[in-house]
Amino acid sequence: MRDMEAWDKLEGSSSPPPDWKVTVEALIRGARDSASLLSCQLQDQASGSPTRVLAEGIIHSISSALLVLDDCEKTAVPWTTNPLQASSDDRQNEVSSGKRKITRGRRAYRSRSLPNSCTTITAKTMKDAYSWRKYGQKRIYKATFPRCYYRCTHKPDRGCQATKQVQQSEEEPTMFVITYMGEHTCRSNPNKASTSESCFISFESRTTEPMMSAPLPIPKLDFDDEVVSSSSQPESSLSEELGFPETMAIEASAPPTLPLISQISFDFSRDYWEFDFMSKNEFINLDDMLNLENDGLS
DNA sequence: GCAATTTGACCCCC
DNA sequence: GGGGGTCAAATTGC
Repeated sequence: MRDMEAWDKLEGSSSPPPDWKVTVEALIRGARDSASLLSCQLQDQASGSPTRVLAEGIIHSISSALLVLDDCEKTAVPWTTNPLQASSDDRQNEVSSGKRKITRGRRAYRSRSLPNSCTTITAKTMKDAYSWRKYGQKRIYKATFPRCYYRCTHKPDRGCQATKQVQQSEEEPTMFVITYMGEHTCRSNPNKASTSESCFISFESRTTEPMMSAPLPIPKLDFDDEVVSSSSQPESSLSEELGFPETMAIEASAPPTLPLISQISFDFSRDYWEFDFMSKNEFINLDDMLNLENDGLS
């Protein structure tokens, strides 16, 4: 599945690709194997060392992400298209509303069953790989906080149907419930041609460990808000192809103290898994950090 | 001036 | 009929 044909199968497809299960299984297998390898490599590390704590956090996050993937695979219905979505604007009617004269087409509403959706919970409305435009805000019945509606900014020019809803959590007002719906069809950005094939899963986890309190030889990379575009990833990702959001939040049972945004990426051109994570606005590659620590030991 | 956001109305689904 | 998702004019910000 490392060649362009595989991606082309996925690209813009409104029907389930035949290798959907195979893709997920390969992704899960790769992540699991890599996590196992990482565990082996860290056996030499002293328990409680910053590197090991970080790595254990990542492994835990991977495990959680795999559970989410597994769960989504069971519940989500990716690539299903709402028949209503296909028949918009084929009739125009005009509605007079006070001062406003509103021209409306036949409405094409999304199914309430939320096909191809995935809900995440995050500590903040973190930026993801896409740019969104807010198009509405609504007070929800019996809800304390309003719900905000966003759509992909590329809807007008590329017809991207992806939307997301953001609502402050009732139980935990510091958390935001983000529901992603639809799939991005705006990936083929001519201005951001990808040079390598890769996919990734990224997610936010929380840890109680004061992981970055110790001075670590962490390489500082140029990094802006958009984690994805700052790397060599294309705008698309397998998580997105699979109908998942770019970021998946996993709430740990322990009280949160420090956010850790992790990213598992697979570079098809190198047949290689990478583990990156962000802390304190620094984007850190695990390989780089391990190499630096090993260099320091030798 | 343009783009993004706000906000009230519209309209579909349950 | 009501809740909630979307539209689009008005407003705001750069």
